[in-house]
Amino acid sequence: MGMMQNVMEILRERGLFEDCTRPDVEQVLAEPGVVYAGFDPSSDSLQAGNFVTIMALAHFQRCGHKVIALAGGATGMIGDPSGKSSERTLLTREQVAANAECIRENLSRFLDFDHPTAPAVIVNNNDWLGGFGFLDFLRDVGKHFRMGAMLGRESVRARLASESGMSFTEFSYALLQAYDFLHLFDTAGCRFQIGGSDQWGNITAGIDLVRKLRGEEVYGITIPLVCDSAGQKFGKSEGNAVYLDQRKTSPYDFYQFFFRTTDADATRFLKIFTFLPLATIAELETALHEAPERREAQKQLAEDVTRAVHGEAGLRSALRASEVLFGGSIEGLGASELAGIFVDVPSAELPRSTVTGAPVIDLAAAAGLCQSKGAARRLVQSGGLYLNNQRVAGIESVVQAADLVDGQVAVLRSGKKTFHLVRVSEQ
RNA sequence: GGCGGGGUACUCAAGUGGACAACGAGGGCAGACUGUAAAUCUGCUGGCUACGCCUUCCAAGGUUCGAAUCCUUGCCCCGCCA
Repeated sequence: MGMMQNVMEILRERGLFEDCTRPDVEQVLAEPGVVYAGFDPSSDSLQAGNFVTIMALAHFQRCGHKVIALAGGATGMIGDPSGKSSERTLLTREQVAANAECIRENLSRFLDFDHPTAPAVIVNNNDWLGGFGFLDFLRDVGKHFRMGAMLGRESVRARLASESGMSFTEFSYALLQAYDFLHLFDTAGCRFQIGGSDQWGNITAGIDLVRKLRGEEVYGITIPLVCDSAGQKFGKSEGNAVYLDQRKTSPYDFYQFFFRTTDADATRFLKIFTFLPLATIAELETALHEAPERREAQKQLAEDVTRAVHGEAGLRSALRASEVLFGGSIEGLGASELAGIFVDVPSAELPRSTVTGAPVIDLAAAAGLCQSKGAARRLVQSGGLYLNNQRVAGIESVVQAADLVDGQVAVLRSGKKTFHLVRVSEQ
């Protein structure tokens, strides 16, 4: 146990460390401790970006620390203004409750609850904040916050200077998260909070509160906000967020997202999103330099992350779908092979009468590949629509019976990597 | 509560009576080049029964041959003052 590598060292060498509130965290973390990270229920599924924090928690756990994942069922009622340039609209109570439940369910799949010495715990801050009366909160918690400090906080200053300003509701947010830290310190002995770099202000608010009320020193560690090499916030694919819930992002789409990582980001992402030893990552980096077209690093990245998030079965279906679609000629495929990847790839089932003899443009729109017939028309005109891997020649093209593989399936493609399957139903 | 400014497409942002489905930029999509990479160049970026028609500029009314543009009311936002 004593020989175990310090978690801080691991975070640093893997690019998961941004900053910490006190330089002595490392010594303190030489002994097993309790650490927590919060997850915002603003959506009904965690997103790829949240996986960075989950990985950090996992590293703590591997180093023998107890981890607590917090679903923000109460804080989600208010909305964290950190990093947001404008006021957000409130979610309804029902939405927050439902989202928090989804987040809780997501988290339960990524953490180790069977760890011999440090099993993970999931909590929901609605359990202790939900019934906190307003007057009590103002007296017991609010009294310990000074206006000067609150107004000086970066996220507050930025918002006050902006067009949209800031409501009292969002301004108060930090107090809630600060109280979370206090509560977890009291009830679980939690002395460490980790979060994205935008959480600095919320974390320090909690540290100050614990120091004031308990006279104890607790710590904060921030993780860099992961961006791609183009400086864009990580986690968007074709304009949509990449979710960790397979009902929102299929294992195939999830795998493809990581598979398409640009060369410049590949090794950095391997360090962040996988547990591969640094030596192995260095080898992959070399391979990437010598034969970039083989995409070994991206392949390894996509495989590992997909396995971690969707399990072995999810990875297998993602690989199978990828092989079928990108593996070579679709001409040689049978309907059964295509049918096998139906659930993974965006697809639609349409009656035969609306397929055979219909303009290909209509099919592309009906299948959901294109937003409208007009969009499909423009796609054909720019030469980007394919039916069974054959470029659609003109907007007049019509779907022939012979275009259906085994009379049942058609493969639509936009550009070189966006596929939609169409299955014909009788009647 | 008073005074002033403002709400335009995914975002920012022009337009202040007809030439506006609405300049420009970013983003996005596609083509060429490639390696399901990057960079670069080019085209597209409201809908349709499509050389025409329809629905859009916070909402609802109104003025006008004609409105994103003018008037009225309402809703929301920002700033200053109280």
